[in-house]
Amino acid sequence: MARAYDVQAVEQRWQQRWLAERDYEVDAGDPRPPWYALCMYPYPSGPAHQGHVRNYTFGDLLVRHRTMQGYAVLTPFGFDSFGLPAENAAIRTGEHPRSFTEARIAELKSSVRALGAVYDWRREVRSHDPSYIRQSQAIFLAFLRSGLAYRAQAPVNWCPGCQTVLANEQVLADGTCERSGDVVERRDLEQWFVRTTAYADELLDSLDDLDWPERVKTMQRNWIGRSEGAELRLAVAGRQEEGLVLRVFTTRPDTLFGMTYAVVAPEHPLVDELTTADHRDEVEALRRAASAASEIERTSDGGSLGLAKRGAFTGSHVVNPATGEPVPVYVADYVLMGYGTGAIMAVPAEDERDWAFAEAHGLPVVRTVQPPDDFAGGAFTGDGTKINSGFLNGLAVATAKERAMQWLVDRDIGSRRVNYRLRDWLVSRQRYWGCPIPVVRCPVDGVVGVPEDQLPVLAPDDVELLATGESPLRRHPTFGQATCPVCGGPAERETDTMDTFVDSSWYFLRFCDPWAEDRPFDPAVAAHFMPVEQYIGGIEHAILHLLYARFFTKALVDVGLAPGVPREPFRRLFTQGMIRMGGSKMSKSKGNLVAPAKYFDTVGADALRLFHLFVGPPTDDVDWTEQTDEVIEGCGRFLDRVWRFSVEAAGTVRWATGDPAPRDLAVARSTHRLVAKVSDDLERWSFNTAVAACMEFTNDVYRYLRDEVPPHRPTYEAAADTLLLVLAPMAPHVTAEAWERRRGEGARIHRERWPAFDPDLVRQDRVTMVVQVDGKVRDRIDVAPELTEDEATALALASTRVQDALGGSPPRRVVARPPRLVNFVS
RNA sequence: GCCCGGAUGGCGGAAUGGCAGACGCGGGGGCCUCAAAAGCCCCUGUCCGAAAGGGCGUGCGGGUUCGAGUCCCGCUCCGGGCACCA
Repeated sequence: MARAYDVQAVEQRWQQRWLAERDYEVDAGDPRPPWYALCMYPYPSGPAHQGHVRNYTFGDLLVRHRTMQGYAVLTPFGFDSFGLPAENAAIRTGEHPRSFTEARIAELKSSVRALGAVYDWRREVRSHDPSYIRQSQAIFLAFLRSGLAYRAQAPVNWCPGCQTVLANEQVLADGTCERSGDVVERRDLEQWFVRTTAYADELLDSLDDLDWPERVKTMQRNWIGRSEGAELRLAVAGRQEEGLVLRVFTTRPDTLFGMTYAVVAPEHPLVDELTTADHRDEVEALRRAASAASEIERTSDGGSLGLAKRGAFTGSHVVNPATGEPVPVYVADYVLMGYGTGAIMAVPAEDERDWAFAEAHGLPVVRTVQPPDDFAGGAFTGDGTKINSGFLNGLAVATAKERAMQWLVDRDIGSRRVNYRLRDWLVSRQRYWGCPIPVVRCPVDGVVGVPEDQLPVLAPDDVELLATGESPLRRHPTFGQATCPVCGGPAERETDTMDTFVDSSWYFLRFCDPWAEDRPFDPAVAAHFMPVEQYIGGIEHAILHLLYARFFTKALVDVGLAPGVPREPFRRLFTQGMIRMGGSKMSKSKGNLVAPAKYFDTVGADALRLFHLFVGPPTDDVDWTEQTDEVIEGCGRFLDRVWRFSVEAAGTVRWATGDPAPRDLAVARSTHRLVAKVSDDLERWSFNTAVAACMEFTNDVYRYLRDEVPPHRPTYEAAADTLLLVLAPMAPHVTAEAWERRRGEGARIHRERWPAFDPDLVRQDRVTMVVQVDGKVRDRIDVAPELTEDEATALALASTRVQDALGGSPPRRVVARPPRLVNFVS
């Protein structure tokens, strides 16, 4: 495709200038108001893919637009450079993860530059840099001191493929690993945790004030899963004198009269205590089956209700405190140890899971809520009148809940309790390419943090990375040997590393002050730039990254590392759509990548950027089809027209002499309307319509310039300048070049102020008024915008088409909405 | 199963309750050219009609309104999230 200008030469020249001229380096002392724009920290997987291009196109548009509006825009870039792929590559090829990662960083960086996106590169942060590792470790130690980080034995998710434990958040709903896809196993191991649950309420409540997509907030709320209810203590029948009680959690204390049995999880500590000799074999068999079972069998499979629920009777009974009757206690794997107390009161009539279990095991059902007449049967979980429930009879569910709760509290059987689905975050990983956890274990002093002056703890380079995935640091001959900082005796060094989500949980704070050496960042500087005004990234981070980052920010303030920093890091969040091809997500693993480099080398970065802006609303997914290349070329064609109009036209046109004519004034009005429209669209993230407005304007002024009637030169110049200015954030290279050609050597369009518009000129001087009869358009009349209702009606009635449609009789009703429309009802 | 989105020409999409289909892609025609490419200009929802003009039309069925792609009720299909969390 022959182009109007030398695309590659122009784009490369400006990319070099932007690097050299450093316009986007800002500091806390900048007199302009700060504005923090941030795209999500990428994992460096090689050259940018279309998802990156889309992300950074939006980000760069924002950076350039806000800068032109007079803000000191903080626009940092960095790399989430720890992670498994580098380790896996090392196993395959023998290349060290560091050199592998740094090569991928260089590739990504170069394609980000080829896109023409501008950053303050002085602030580049990389997770695997010793300076960053040091501060991640300092933060871990601060958490350790304040009790936010702790070590505990727990049933954990073990991925046999990755040979490491995973956070709950990294296990998919079907029980497989989000990375490798292997079926995750459950193992009892001692691991490091971070106390995210301590912030459960704040993480939930402060979502309300965030300007985030509602669905992301909903996903986080569901993930935190706060539920209010009662914890009650059930006496074990015949064991009252020992004081043996079973603690259960319920959100439905009103259904107590319907409890016909109880269930404990297979891992429940009281199972042995409760199991009588004649039931031991059965219970043991069930426990073995449950512990061998993977999450996939245990949760997801059985999750579909109606599947057989495995369980075994313990031989013990607990007393239903409402009826005084003993009910059997079962062990069943549909009750999870990790939630509530690991034991439940089972009410089959009002709980579907309990119903399924009761049916399978022939247990009785007592309804305590009257189902509606047309109810099909099974568990009824809706609202209704309480029955078979003694003092609760006749009440509605909500009232009965409260009454039952009070009854339990008064008798000291139960207490109010809030439970969360959210668990503490398991942060330790048995991997090499991650941030080492900076502690040692001393036989005398126990677990001791490495003193700050000995940080960073760096993993050795000479490690063997084996296909079995066995922890390379644990196998290392010397890394594990340490000296106890307290007693000076020999100690054992921790060989686990941190989940890479730790790195991405505070990088946005480090960006504010990446030069700090004795602390993660200067809190005053962070307080100046934070919060991130606009955060841009993929919807896939709706839960994990965003929840962890929110937690970290709050925790950093509370442990004293970030005084004055806002507790919520991201004021506005934008989640872009995915790039899809043939119905599935475009990704490296699917092998359906369409590399951006191909476009950089042909139509150019500006055309590709414009395509991403133009193709549809930024939230929507993009379908990459056979037609896509043609659309991208269309964007290139449009830029050619902009070029010809703004750079080449002036030399070939014969100008009018004298004052501007009405058609010149009309173009001047369009110019002001363009500014108004694009300004508004950019604020509303309606980029596709902003591009469309520029195209429409270009078409109009092109015709104006080529008309036989000579155009008015100042009108043309203003139109050309304005078009370039509003396009400057969207297509930075071609507009920069055209501007310099128009204004002379050294002129920089991106240093100009964003254009203003005159509201008087934006208003149309003539508008088309639609005249309808019974809602059907019968005529269109050109009117002045300020005409009155009466004038509008009179004009409309004068129309012969309208009179024909009315058939001679006067309208029964007139709806006049000047200057848009008049509607006659016949 | 529950909770969110979404459905508009051949395609991507546009439209504060007031001209449905802006803009672009694709398609058609014309100009330029020896010719082609590029460029420039015009047309392009659908049906009837030679035309003027008219009928129909925003997933389906109802409703509110002078007027509904837009608001309300009930569905269908597609996409996403959650899913034994008591």
